[in-house]
Amino acid sequence: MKKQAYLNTTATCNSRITAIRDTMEILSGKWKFHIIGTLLQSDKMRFMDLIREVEGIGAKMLSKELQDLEMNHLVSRTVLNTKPITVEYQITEYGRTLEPIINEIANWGTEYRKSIYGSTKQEK
Amino acid sequence: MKKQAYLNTTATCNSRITAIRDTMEILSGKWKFHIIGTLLQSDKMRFMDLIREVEGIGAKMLSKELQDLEMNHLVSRTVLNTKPITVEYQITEYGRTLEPIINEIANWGTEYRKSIYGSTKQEK
DNA sequence: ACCTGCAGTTTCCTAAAGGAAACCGGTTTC
DNA sequence: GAAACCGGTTTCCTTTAGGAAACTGCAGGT
Repeated sequence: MKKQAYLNTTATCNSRITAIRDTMEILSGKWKFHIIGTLLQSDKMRFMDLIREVEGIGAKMLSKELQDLEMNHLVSRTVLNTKPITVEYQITEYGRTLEPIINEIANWGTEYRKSIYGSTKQEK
Repeated sequence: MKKQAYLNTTATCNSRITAIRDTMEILSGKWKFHIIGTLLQSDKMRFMDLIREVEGIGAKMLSKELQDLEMNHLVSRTVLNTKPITVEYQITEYGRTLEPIINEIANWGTEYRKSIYGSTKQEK
């Protein structure tokens, strides 16, 4: 008789899994957290500012990631009609709701470092 | 004169960014959150159980992801010397410290769904 | 004997992510 | 007038992630 074990099939479990997948899809890729983290503390930055602040990112990636974030209403893009044209990126109110997640992640990472380099350092 | 703008160069900023990167490297990939989420609610599962519960994952991926998680001390692997050999995977105490992150992510995802399908549904 | 389950590993392949460099049209500064 | 800044896009290429299927070796059931 074939086994079919089901544990993750309650409605609550399933919607939880879906919720996690949704969030991670929106925040996927190498740069999203980094970009959002930067915008969270700066409020209003231009494209070239971001290139400089988000260390290592290239124009293509930044452009693409910002478009993704804009589509999901996490970041707003405003074109100012100044002389050589400037564009301002800013985290939206909705984007700010990501702050708790980012804080938890940053905290955990900090503790992780401590547990590796601090203490007895017996584990890899 | 070349621009060099530095904003993210304070010690606090930098360690925050590093912390985020650390965490996300450990939890990278399509399956880690899903596996951890499942183990968080089940405590002690065998390989084939996980294959069944983590919908869609293949043996190769599961095996690889579990190794990663074990290396980072988030999951423990215990071989029982039973007849055809059974292996138990279990989240470690340390792995449990990820619970707040996962909860935040799950909550955010849930709210996100609501904001799309609920309300006026005027935005894509 | 044969099938099934356990816990994986190995091989082969495709798709997606990401990076480097060139290019665009325009403007201001040296 | 040469170089730099602005905000990107386009092209080309490499690397990585991920999946499907086959295989391993052993034990218990029928």
